Amino acid sequence: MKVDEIVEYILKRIEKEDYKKGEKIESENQLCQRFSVSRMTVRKAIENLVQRNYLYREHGKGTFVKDNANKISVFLNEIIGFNERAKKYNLKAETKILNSKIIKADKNLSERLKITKNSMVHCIEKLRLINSEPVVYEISYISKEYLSSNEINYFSTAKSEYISSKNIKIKKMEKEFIGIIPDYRIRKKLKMKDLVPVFKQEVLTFTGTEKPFDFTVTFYNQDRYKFIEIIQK
Amino acid sequence: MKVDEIVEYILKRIEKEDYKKGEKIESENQLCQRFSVSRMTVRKAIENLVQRNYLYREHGKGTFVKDNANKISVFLNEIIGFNERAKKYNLKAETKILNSKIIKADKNLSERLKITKNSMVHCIEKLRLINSEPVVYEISYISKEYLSSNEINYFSTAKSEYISSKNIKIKKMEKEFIGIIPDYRIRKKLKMKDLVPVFKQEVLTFTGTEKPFDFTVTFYNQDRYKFIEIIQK
DNA sequence: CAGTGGTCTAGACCACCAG
DNA sequence: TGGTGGTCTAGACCACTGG
Repeated sequence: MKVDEIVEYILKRIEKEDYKKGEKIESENQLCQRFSVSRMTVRKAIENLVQRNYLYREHGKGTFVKDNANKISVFLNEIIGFNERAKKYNLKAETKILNSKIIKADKNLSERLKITKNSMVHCIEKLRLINSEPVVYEISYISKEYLSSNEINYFSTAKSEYISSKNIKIKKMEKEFIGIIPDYRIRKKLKMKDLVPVFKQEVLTFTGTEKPFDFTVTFYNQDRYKFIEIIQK
Repeated sequence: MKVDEIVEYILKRIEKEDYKKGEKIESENQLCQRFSVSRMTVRKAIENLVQRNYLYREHGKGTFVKDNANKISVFLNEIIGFNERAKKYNLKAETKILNSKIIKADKNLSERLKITKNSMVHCIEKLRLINSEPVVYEISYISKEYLSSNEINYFSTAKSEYISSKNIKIKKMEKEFIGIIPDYRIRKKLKMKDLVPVFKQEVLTFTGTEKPFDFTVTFYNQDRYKFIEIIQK
């Protein structure tokens, strides 16, 4: 296929550092001429490499080689130490509460939290930023029976602190991992332009009973960051 | 944008179960007529929804609604219990060694394993199948100093058993998660047709020393399976 | 065979960016 | 202003599927 030829050609030039990291590659029209193909064919090849994180485009400027070598590590299990670790890298970390409301559990949510349908659930939307760039978008659900309305602020801003202050013991966690191409809403929150995959995590936290304590869905923008979990045994 | 209109239209019809799960949607030409657009525009909309796992296409047949509701759970931390659990679901699980060879560590690998460049490393490629469908593709690297050539078979087929038989204690694991759109080679191993994201995991296992015991890269085909980790505290 | 999706063409007009 | 990428058109030919 012509598209694949062009993809391979660009990949080889990146590998040979013929196209250098961060630098501009040939324009679409130049590639059209080189391969004697139409622009749509070239664009499909570039689209492929954008999605695979080898290239990025800037309207009016050109297409550039992406540098994935220097992604900054974000440690998933150091929620408390997040700020300190950020300082080590000279980064500014902040968490923004986008929304905090009480909703009625729909079918899916009631099954997840093992509660009856339409029962009241806190829904907290957060954005975690590093150097003012949105990196993590998170939605937490916790049944109203576990959290009164005047505690919501404490819980939202310092979840792990809240848990230890209440002497709640986490017994089990169920994590589900998936790579997805996010829809427009999530792309907007994470300021993503292209149809590039993000890493999604769904976590159910159990404190002993059969009913989960909370359910959290997290989307990680992999553009400039990598997400690492350290397990000590 | 016209493409987005068509995307939204199809999504709404799926949501309303107007297009039912597993069933065929309108053909590309019908959609062209409905929206008075060219076929390339319709195809771009469908492409979007294929990548986001809402639709799949079959050449000569049509475009169908994907059912993601009944994905089968695969438990990541139950490597040993994998076969038993598979039985519970009436599934046949098997592991196939695709390749086992000794290579010289390149720059990246030597940095990962904290060994000198060009030192010898076992490289084991595995495919895990469920009901004869490839689901997990894995490449393990372990320095030759940790594993002699006559042990390689034992290690490859039953890693966790090998580790406990040798009385090796795992002290730490470093896991990196990422969602990617795989290249042709990996798509081929996992029998994937479309540019759909997979979930990728990189794991460094430490047995106490600074040097990692092994480095494993795993690709998970999310098409019909979901991948879950259970953490007991 | 007719209908489907898979690939590709040779244009067009637009918005954006730099000089 | 000229060059870049972003969107879209109205065709074309092909390979695959089912009846």
